[in-house]
Amino acid sequence: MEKQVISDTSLRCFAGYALKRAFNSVQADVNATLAPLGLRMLSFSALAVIAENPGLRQSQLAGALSIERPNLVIVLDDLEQRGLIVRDRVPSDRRAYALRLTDDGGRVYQLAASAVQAHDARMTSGLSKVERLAMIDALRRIETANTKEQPDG
Amino acid sequence: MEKQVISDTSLRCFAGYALKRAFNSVQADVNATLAPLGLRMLSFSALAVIAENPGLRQSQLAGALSIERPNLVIVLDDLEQRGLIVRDRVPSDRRAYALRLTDDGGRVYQLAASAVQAHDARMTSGLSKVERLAMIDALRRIETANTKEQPDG
DNA sequence: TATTGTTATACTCTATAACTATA
DNA sequence: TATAGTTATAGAGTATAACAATA
Repeated sequence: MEKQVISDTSLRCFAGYALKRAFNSVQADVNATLAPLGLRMLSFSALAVIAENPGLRQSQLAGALSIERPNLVIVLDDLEQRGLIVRDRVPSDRRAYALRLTDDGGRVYQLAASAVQAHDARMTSGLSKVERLAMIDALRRIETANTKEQPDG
Repeated sequence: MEKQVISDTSLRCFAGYALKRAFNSVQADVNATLAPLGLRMLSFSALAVIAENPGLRQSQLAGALSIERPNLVIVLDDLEQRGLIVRDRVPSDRRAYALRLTDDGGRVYQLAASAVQAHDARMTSGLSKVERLAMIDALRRIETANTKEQPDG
């Protein structure tokens, strides 16, 4: 019956801890939102960048998403097998693929983008517009500060 | 030579995407900070909550950290084997363990807390105090809004 | 030599089901 | 029956090394 309250004051003052908890809670929910379309957060992000930059290469996409090239391969394999994207050979460089959405891929992306936008609005419904934008800006600055911390290893 | 710039404007407006990128960049760096002490972000968090709530049980710790009980076991096994924590039997309930830090555990935790605090300050060095606190508060509200979204499944 | 995409592999985090020993 | 801790297992994300084809 001892319903002792557990405190975590010392952790709560760390931005990194707040970041982890918020991300964990959001990640599962975004994936649940995208599941009906057969997408995950990562595959949706890939579709978005391809939609915005048709003809880009896999290594460029990996760079834009800040993931390693090998991790992108299975994501693109899946999207390609389902007919959502196409890997076109690049005539000028036969090692590379130019990525673009198919018509189906474009439609699925539009549906997914709407779903994600609605989810994002719901997720940040406790914040004002200003607070929401300030948070996104702060997150970007944290990301930048962190990645440029190790300039040359 | 085509150093084409890849845009991700459509993704950048999603708070969830900013969250993911910031967390990914931070997670690796926190773990690198804690590596010399043989800790990860999760084991450090466990130490912090045990330090703050000596005698708490594993299920209470799991609840405080928002992780499932099974995932905590190996973390505590490791901390116990290294002599940083103790699992005391609870006389009133012989199923449960009361967790506490050893003297060594207390020392390692203090070192780790200093390192994490320094890292956190560096990570948020691009933010003013007000911005930093506002961001942490916003993250907590997002976490809360998201977890209470599914009240009973 | 360097780069593109690929394969293989490993590690971490998270989640669920089922077990044991207690209650 | 219900709970505390455990075991086993699975899925997803991320990372590195090494390879073939091409530059």
